[in-house]
Amino acid sequence: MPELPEVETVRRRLLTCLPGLLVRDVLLNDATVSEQSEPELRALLAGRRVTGLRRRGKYLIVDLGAPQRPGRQAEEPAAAAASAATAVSPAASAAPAASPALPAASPAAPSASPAAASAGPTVAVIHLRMTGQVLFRPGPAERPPRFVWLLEPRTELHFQDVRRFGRLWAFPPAREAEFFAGMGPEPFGEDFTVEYLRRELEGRRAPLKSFLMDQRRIAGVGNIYADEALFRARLHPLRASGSIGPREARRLHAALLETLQAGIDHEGSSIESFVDPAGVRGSFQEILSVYQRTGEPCRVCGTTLRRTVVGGRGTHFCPHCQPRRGGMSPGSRRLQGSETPPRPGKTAGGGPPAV
DNA sequence: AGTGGCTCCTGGCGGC
DNA sequence: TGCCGCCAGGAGCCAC
Repeated sequence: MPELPEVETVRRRLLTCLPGLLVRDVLLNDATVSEQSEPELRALLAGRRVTGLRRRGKYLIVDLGAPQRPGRQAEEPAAAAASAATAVSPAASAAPAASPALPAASPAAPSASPAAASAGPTVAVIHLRMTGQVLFRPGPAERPPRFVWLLEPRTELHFQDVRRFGRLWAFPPAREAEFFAGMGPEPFGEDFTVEYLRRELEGRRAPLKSFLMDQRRIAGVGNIYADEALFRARLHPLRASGSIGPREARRLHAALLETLQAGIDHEGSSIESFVDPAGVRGSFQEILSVYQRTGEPCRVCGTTLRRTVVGGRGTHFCPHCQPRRGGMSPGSRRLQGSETPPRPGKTAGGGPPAV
């Protein structure tokens, strides 16, 4: 599951190959990948050079320059599309019709008009969600990519995404602030201080785990790194956010940064399907302390790790290292003492049961 | 306002 | 062996 470290890994890998390349054309094989149509995306992306790669939370941002030789755009991409549709994926044209219940895509999805946007630079924003993979110069694939960027010099960027939750947007830079409005600070940014964390925690009844995963509070933290950070901070995931004291907040702040940095250093966690744009797996999953280790012994104290559900998400913790003192969130009362026992063989339930 | 629960989507797994 | 149904999860949306 791509979270901040995985998206950062993708960004760093793409930095070595994507900037300077020209996007010749954009092909949508799956209309549901974007709320914008293929022609609309083409108008915003094709004929432009990649000028930069950034990340905001779990979003990957590709900066594109103003269109080059605008006069030629109309004919060239169409020809490229025709050749690529067969070369890339025979099933490309069999894209499903747009779902009637097209999921709304973004916090504040700006609908860019192609005509208005085609003159200046643009940004493309990609969210990998659960299983999205950005692959540079990919080999043959089992399934057609959900979208393809044809690049010059001749190569391709593919977006593979088994569960089809990933999304693509394109708009002028002026709309970026609106798009990301409401998203919390970057963990490695200046705004994410211990003071900020304390202020945000204060008075909240939601469980700590839910707080950490709320993108409005902190950008980029998902299920894996929330569980790992809470273990590192020795805080129970069901503690009420508002019950966290100053020292605990400092510990949580440090643990978050350390955990995310460790994820980046290990080039992400490849638990389900994460690979970087070169198809390389990360290694953070090899040093996980609690995530998906239900029933295994804690690496610190040997206690059998447990699993519960917080905010509908599988949550893994050590009952000894992460004690419950300090006040629980209201909804957690009924869960006390009822964490699910280890479930052998279950995908996300963790490993084999402890004897 | 804040919070929990449902929804999307698919592969993998358990159970019959 | 083969089929059915459940489960995982990021984030938008809705109800309470």
